[in-house]
Amino acid sequence: MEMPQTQLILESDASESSLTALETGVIDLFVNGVRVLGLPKSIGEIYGLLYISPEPLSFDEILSRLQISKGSTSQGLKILRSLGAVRAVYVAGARRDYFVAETELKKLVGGFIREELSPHLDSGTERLESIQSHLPDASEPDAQFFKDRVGKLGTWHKRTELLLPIIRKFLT
Amino acid sequence: MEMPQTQLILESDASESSLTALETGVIDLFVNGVRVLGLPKSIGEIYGLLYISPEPLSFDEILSRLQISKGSTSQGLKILRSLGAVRAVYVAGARRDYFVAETELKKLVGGFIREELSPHLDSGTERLESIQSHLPDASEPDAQFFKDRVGKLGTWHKRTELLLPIIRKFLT
DNA sequence: GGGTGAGTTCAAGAAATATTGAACAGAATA
DNA sequence: TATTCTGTTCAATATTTCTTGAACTCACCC
Repeated sequence: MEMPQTQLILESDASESSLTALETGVIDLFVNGVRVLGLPKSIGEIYGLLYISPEPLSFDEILSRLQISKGSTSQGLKILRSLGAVRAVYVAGARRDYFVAETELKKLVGGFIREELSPHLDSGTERLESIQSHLPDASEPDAQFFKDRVGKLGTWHKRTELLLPIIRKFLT
Repeated sequence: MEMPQTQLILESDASESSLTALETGVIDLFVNGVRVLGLPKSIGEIYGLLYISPEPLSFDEILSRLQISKGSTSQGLKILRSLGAVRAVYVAGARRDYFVAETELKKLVGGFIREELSPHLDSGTERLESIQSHLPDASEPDAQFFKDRVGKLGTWHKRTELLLPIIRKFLT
């Protein structure tokens, strides 16, 4: 709802974490981006940092540069991986995992549709069926109105299902 | 002196509000729908009720059938009107306002894009400009990498701007 | 086995959002 | 003008969602 123009301000005692202005700007952009998508801020921070990082980053580097907790880092990376937005890469002789951002828009959009939108559409299908079973008998007053409106819901639903592949294709 | 017959009006519990199964189902669908869009539940409830109502409903009818507060009702209707999803209709000789749902998908999508998405895209434009101003000098190591990634952000942004009209058109 | 490094889990606390209701404002009646 | 009817505003409260950090698991090394 609302749009709090959050400007990511660098902590003043940030002597420690020190993100560059470029990094801060990119992270800020993604933090605001994921907001629109309904994802938590930490997801945007992590993705933003990886996006603008020339090298793969380890779990600890992410955590300490962003100054977020282990829990958020772990949870955030998990979700980003499930979205296909972040990938673990092999680094020779390293024990830890290293992560890089996936930057193919098609893949990002595909992951978001698969993980976040499609499940909702599916639950919508069930709800719609339930609604249809509650349509009043044709003899009831307004029966036609109800039938029309419920029918329109079905049309919207189908249209939305058709729209998703189009979006994916367009963003290729 | 006669005491007025004080009828204890038992207000509250479902005996009073009683939504039909059909209404409940439709409201449920919209409540879950607006969730995906990042709008509050009450918005979904109000729109759902109006959507499946054969007659325009007054402020008080909405409030009492949904059992939500005056504040939520007022605020919800305000937002729905700003989105173009609800319209006040004239009812002869009535003092109150009466409301109906707008059911043209194109209009709904257009309103959402205009009110919720475009402002974010605009703020993205500003943020992008700020980022570009922080690109390191070409002599810096990784300068090309940064330039590429920031360039890609610009491409994504433009593509998204192009996508919105396509979505609107498709959902006509 | 015992110790250490790396990451996950999840209950509790913090932060962000939504809802409520009482005070208010304006318009239509009386 | 006073009164009632309608709806709005907004500070306080409730609810939801995110983040934290301590306890835990698992794998590796000594």
